[in-house]
Amino acid sequence: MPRSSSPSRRKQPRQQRAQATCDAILTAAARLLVRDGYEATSTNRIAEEAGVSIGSLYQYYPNKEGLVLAVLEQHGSRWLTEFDAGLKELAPAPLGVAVPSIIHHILTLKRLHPQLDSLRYALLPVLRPLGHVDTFEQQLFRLVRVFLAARLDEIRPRELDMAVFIIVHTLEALCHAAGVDRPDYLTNDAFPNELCVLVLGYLSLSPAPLGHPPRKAAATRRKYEQ
Amino acid sequence: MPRSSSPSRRKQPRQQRAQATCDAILTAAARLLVRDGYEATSTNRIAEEAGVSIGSLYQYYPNKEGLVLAVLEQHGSRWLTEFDAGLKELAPAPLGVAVPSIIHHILTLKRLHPQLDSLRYALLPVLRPLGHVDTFEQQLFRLVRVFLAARLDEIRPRELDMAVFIIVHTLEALCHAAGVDRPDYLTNDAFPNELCVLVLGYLSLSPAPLGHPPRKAAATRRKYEQ
Amino acid sequence: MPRSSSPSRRKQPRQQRAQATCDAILTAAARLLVRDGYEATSTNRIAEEAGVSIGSLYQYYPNKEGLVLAVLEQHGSRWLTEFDAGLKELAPAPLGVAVPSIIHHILTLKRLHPQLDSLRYALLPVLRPLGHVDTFEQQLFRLVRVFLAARLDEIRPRELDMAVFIIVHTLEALCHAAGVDRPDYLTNDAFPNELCVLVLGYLSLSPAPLGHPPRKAAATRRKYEQ
Amino acid sequence: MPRSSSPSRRKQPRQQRAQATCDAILTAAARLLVRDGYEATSTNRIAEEAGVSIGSLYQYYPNKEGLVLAVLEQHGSRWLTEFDAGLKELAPAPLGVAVPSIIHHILTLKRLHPQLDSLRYALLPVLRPLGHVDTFEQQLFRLVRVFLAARLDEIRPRELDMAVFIIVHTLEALCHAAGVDRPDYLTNDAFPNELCVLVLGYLSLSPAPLGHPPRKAAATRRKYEQ
DNA sequence: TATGAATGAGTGTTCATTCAT
DNA sequence: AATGAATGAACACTCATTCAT
Repeated sequence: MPRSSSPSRRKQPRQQRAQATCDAILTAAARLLVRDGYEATSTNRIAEEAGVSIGSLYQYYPNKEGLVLAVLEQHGSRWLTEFDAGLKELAPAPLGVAVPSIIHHILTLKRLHPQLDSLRYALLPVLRPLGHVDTFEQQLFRLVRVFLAARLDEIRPRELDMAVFIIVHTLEALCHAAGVDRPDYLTNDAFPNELCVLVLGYLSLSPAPLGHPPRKAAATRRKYEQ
Repeated sequence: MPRSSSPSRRKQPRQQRAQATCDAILTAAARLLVRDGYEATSTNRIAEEAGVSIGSLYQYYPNKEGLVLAVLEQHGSRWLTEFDAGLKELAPAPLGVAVPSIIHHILTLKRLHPQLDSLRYALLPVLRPLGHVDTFEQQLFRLVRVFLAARLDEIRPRELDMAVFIIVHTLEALCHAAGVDRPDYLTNDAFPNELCVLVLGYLSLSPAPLGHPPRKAAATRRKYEQ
Repeated sequence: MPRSSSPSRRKQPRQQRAQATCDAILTAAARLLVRDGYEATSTNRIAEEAGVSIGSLYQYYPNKEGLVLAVLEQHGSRWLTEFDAGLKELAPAPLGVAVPSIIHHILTLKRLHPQLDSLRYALLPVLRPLGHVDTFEQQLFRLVRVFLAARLDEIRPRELDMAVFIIVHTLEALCHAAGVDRPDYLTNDAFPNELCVLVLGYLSLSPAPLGHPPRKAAATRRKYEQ
Repeated sequence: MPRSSSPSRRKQPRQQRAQATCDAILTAAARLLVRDGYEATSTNRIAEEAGVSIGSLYQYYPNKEGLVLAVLEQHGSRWLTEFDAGLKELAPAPLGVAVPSIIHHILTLKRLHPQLDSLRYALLPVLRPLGHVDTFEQQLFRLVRVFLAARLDEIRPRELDMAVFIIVHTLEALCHAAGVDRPDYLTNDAFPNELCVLVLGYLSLSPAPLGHPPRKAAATRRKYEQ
């Protein structure tokens, strides 16, 4: 069971055919990982599912871990791109507008790829100790930190790092748990509203913005857009 | 790799010697699981570490998964016992007193067995799909639900199940993440205070009790004991 | 012959059945190594040939290299035992008696296990760099050194280590080469006689053709240019 | 792992560029073989090191073995050329002059390319059984035979082939062993002198160390038991 | 009750080689 | 002439589990 300490790529495909092979492997790996989990997914099975030989798989990915990291990285970076885009749109919005919007956005993203998303959430911590630098979490922290830093006068917490830690982990865990245990929470109105109360209640200065607990994100938005 | 769908026990030890064997296996399994993780821990290695033969191990536990579940159940039920005891003491306390106390209690428990605790948090979800009914989470939910149900007049959320879901997952995730990524958070004052703000801000009736963000749990307690 | 604390063993067999398994594996390995060579011999094939499962093989030998070393060690230590016995018998004999006898003995041993012997000669140097201490060669050197040291007044060389080096490597190489390329040399009279001339000519005191052993090639040249 | 039985060349390069490719492959192969050994050196790695594609490698060499043979042949034929030149210079010299000179020459060659030299010595026997005719050894035997045949009146052995066999294998083995285990022997004076004693003692006419060269070990024994 | 020898399907991975471009 | 994507048989090795003793 040899294992090199190299990253998730071994060789860059130079021909178009090779790129197609790479993609097929990545897609097959994602499908099997979601279906069977990390340990039950074998590289031989992935190659078979992708319709390529096992040798081709190892031509582009250094080992199983590297391949799985590539899957997670691809998904993670796409997620971050979309999340960042959402944040950028909300750059000028006040906290009470931005937070509900962000939560709505996160839940939408969750509904788009619930399984890959959960896979990343569950797998990255397991793969991390094996030498990987968790770029995804670092980037997410940075984005949220920038968001909060721009609203220092609107928020209560003074220790930004801790606030970021709390908000990110809370939202990630709740979205993940909802996706796994309560899919209905992802498609009703109450859950996002509760998340807004949770996050805004934590961030807001007093008097808290909870005077009239909003029933819907829409309501909240209206309220702060006046 | 046959796998029976049976629970975590195969046979009840009837002699004292047998009980000692069972315990030795459980202890060894816990140690190795914490040190090496689930997949890297083999049943043969556990038997060796416990000083018993592999045959004895399979006399008391139906398979690897069952053995690991037994480890997690033992730890989980001990945790629940202590947590429940804490809750019972706080039965008459108002929310603003009880929550800081509970959070303090949870963090204390976390500091006592950080590794086994994290193991349970990370492993139960992985083992669950394999046929296990997550008794731990069910019991925890029930305890917290009872706690909240006794304070319906003090809290805002009307959907108790969702509130339990949010609070339990939030606190579990944050304590776990702190233990793994920020051990310093487990031993400073700021972190529990922030958790109190988070939970109380979420649960409290408006106008929120956050007018003067408390610097310490002590401060919070005083405030609510008026 | 003392056993080296072996990197070639994983577990000691405790039951008789296990010892039989170990022996079967060793025997099968020797047979296949002789027939196919190191690289062409696979552990799976060895297990099959031994009539045991591959798992049993790895229960007693840590890896392919360890297994092969066990084969070579077994053969090497048997060889050394017999060689040592021969030396001991000749302890009181003068050089001119002992050397022919030893050479005769060595060639007899070679004829008994020509293939295993050649295998050891060819394989140990390849396996050595992988961390193995070449006990066989060390022991052989020591035995021969003791033999020569007891005859200091009968031999010319003053640097014993170099003399041992030369004699051991010469005889090993010639016996090996004869076994491989000229099996007829192992069974005629001329070859052992020539070996005697070679060794005695090298060891003996004058009257040698080199009455005044030259310190330099230049000296030699002068002598013969007269 | 198909393997053709063809020799070490597949196709003659016709363009200058092709010749450069061939040379680059040969050079890279030699470097990697010396560094990593035969089995650890892969053809893909050789092509990469040579800066050519794997396809080009197989355009000029039929398989891995053929390529390695080409490396060894190149080195072997260069060695033979230099050795032959040395022999020619010594054509008129008497044995006592020629032998020390030759030994000096051999050790000098050894010091020039110790690794490639050892590689050839260790590898040719392994590759030979796979169908290769060992031209190197045949040529070396012929050269030494011619050398001895010109000095029949100066030497004792009557069976020239056996004498050649003994001398060639002895010197090869001792030089190789010195290069591997005792590099200091290659650069001091004592070692070559001892080699001279060994070889001249073996070849020289009487007064031999064995006044009456024994026809049998038994004869020898009788002589010394008087 | 306890032992530990035995199993073998299955894993991740390599590498000599081919062939379409 | 040169490329490099693709192949897949084969390898060393693991480990959950069984069962004769």
